[in-house]
Amino acid sequence: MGVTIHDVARAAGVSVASASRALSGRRKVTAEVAERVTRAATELGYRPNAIAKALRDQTTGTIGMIVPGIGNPFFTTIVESVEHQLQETGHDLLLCASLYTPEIEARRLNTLLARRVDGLIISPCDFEASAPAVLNAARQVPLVQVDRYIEGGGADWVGVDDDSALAQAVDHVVAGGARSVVFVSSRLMNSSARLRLAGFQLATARAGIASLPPLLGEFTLAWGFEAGQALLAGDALPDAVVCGNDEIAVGLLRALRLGGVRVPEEISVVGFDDVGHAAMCDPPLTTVRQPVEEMAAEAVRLLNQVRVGDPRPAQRIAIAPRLVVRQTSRPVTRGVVTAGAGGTMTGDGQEDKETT
Amino acid sequence: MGVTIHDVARAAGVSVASASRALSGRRKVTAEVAERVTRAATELGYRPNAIAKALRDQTTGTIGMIVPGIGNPFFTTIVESVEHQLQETGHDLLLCASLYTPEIEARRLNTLLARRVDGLIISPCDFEASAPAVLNAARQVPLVQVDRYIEGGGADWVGVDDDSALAQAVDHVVAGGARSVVFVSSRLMNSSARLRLAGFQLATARAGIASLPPLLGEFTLAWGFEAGQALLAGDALPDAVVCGNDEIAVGLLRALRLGGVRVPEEISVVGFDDVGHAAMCDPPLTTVRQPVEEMAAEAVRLLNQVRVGDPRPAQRIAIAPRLVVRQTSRPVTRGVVTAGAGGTMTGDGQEDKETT
DNA sequence: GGGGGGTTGGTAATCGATTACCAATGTCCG
DNA sequence: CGGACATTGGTAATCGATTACCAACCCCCC
Repeated sequence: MGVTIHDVARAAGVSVASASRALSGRRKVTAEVAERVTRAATELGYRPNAIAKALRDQTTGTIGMIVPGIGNPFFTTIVESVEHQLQETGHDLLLCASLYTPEIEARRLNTLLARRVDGLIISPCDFEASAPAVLNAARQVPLVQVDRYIEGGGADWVGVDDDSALAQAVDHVVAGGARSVVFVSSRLMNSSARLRLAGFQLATARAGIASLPPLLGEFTLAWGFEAGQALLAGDALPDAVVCGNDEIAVGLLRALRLGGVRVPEEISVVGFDDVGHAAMCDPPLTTVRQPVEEMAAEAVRLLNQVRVGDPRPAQRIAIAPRLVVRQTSRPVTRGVVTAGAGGTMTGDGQEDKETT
Repeated sequence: MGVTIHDVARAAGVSVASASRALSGRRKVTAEVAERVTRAATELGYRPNAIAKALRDQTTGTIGMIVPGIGNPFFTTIVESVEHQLQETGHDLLLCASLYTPEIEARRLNTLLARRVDGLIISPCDFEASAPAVLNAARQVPLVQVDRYIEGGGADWVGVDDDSALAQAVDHVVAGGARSVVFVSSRLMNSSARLRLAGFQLATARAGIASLPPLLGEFTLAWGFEAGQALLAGDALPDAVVCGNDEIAVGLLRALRLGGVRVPEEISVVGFDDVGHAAMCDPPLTTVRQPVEEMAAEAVRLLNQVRVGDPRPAQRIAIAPRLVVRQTSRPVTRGVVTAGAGGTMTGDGQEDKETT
C-alpha cells in the first residue's frame, strides 16, 4: 500500500506531470520517458488511487443501485443484467439492499450520494414512503427507477407493461376454459402490486369473467403457501389463479399439491417474472417473463442521457412482456396443445411454448 | 450538488475549521457557533464529500466483497449476512460478482483495491487460477476468504467443516438402510468441491459401504437434472444420493420424479447448504445447513483483527454444520420416525427434525 | 546563425475535508 | 490591574492524481 505517482516519478527520474502523462497517455512524452515510467510503475507495483482521481475529476466511475432485497431472484437477475450493461460504459456497481424498509433505503441513498456515485438505479420499496428520499436524490444525480417506482412521477422509470402482462395471463387461462380467476399478490405498498392488480381487474372485466376478491400479502413463497391453504379452506376452488410473482406461485403450487389438488387439471396457476427455477418447479410454471435484460439496457441508456437540473419531463418506459406457457395452466380449448412433458432445463425458453 | 464546507462556513460567518469542528464535534466550539453552523448546513443541504474525507483519512469505510455469482442463493444469503454484520462496524459493502471466471475476478480485485476498500471478503471461484490475484490482494489489504479458498493457505478462511457435514449426511442415509451411495457434485475446480468429495469418501469408507464413482459437473439445477437422468439410465439406482449443494439436489429430485422414482421410498436424497427453497421443494429436502450467519460474523471479526504485513500465520476456521432432516431421506431404521408431512414454511427449521 | 513553430518537461493549483499549529481572546486570581 | 492559563477561532498543510500554464528545448529554414 502507498506507492504514489510521486514515487514512480522519482524512481523514473522525471516529474509527476510526466509520469502522469506517460501512464495516462493523454499527452505525448518521449519514448524514453514512457519506457522509464512504465517500468518504474510495474516495478514498484504502482496502483493509481481511485479516490484521489475521483476527487480531482469530480466523477467516481460508479453507479449506485438499491433494490429491496437480493434474496428475491427477480432482483438478482435485474442486478446481474444491470452490471452486465454497465460493463460497456466502464462503470462499477455499488449494490445495496433496502431490506424492504424505507428508512434503510433512505440511509443507503444518503451514503451513496455521499460517495458521489455518478448515477443511481433504484427499485423503491414503498410507493409512498420512499418518495421524499428518492426525489431528493434525483435532484442531485441522474436517477432511474427500475421495476418499482414512487408516486407522483418525479423520476424516470423503466419497467414491464403490467397491463399487457396481466391481459396475456388472464386471456390465457380464459382460453383454457377458466370462468373464475383469483389474483394472489402483495399488499399495495409498491407500484408493482398496484399496477398488477389494476391490470388484472381490467383484463377480467374485458374478458367478462368473474374476478374474485384478490388475496394480498407479500411477494414470498410463504405467502403463496398461505394463500393456497386459504383457497383450499374456501367453499370452492376458482378455475385459475394468477400470481403477482413466481415466488407466490411456487408456494401456492406446493400448498395445492399437499391439499391433493391436481394442477392444471383442477386449477390453472400462472406466475409472474419467469425466474430461473420457474421452469424447474413441479409442474413447470406457466408465467409471464419479464424482459429483464432489455429493462436493464434501457435503464442504463436513460441514466446516461439524464442531466441533473434539466427540466425535461420524467420518462416512463414500459416494455411488453411475453407469456411463457408451461404446464401449470390448462391447454387452450380450441385444439392447441400445451408443451410436452419435462419443460426446459436451459431456462432460455426455447423449448417452451410462448405467445407471439 | 457541490455545496462544500466552505460554503457552510461562509454562510455561518466562520472559518472552515470551525465549521468542520462544529459538524464533527471533535473539538469544542461555542454554542453560538455550533448553532449557526448546523443551521447553515441544513439550509444549504450540505452533504460532506466522502471522497475527500477518504483521501484525507486514508480510509474509505467500505469493505469489498467478491462472490462467484449472486444467482446462487447460497451466495446471496452469505452476502446478506455479511452486510448485516458490517452494519455493526458502520462499514458499507461494495459487492462484485466474478461470474465464476478468474479473469473477471482479478479485474474486480484490482478495481476494489484501486478504490481503496478497507478490507476484502472473497469466495475465490477457482482453487488454482484465483490464487495469484488473491494473494497479491492480501498483501495490500486485510482479506478473508469465505466458503471457497485458494490453494497454498496464504490467506485467512472461514467456512464449513465439510468432513463433519458429509459424515452426517452419509451416516444419516446409512442409518436409513442405504448400502450404496453416490455423490453428485461439481467438478473439482474449487475447494468446496474438493473438500466435499474427500469428506464423502472418508465417510463412506468409515461406514464401510459402497462408494460409487462420483458424478461431477456444476453446482446448478441443470447439472442435478442431468445427473438424475444419468442415474435413471444406469443399471440400478443407488440406495442414496448425496449432493454437493441444494441446487443439484432439487434438479435431481425433479429428474427422479419425471422418471417415476419415488423419493424417499426407492432412493434417499440429501442436499447441502439449506437454502431458502430447500424446505419448499417437493418433497422437502433433507440437507446439511451451512451456518451462514456464524460464518459471516467470524469473517468480519477476522477482518478487523488482520493487520497487513503482520506475519501472523493464516487462520482457517471451519464451523460445524447441522443436518436438517426433512422428507427426501428414508427414516432411520431403528424406530426413530421422520418429520411429519409438510415441512416448514419459515425456513428456520424449527419444525424440522435435526441431528443434535 | 538566429528566429519561428512545434514539442516536451516542470511547477503549482485544484478537488474537499480534516487538523496541527498558532494567535487571539477571555477568565481568574493574586 | 497584570500575568498565567484555558479556550476557541483561523491559517495553511495534507491526502494523490491531474492539468493549465509556462519555460526550455529542438529542428528547420531563411
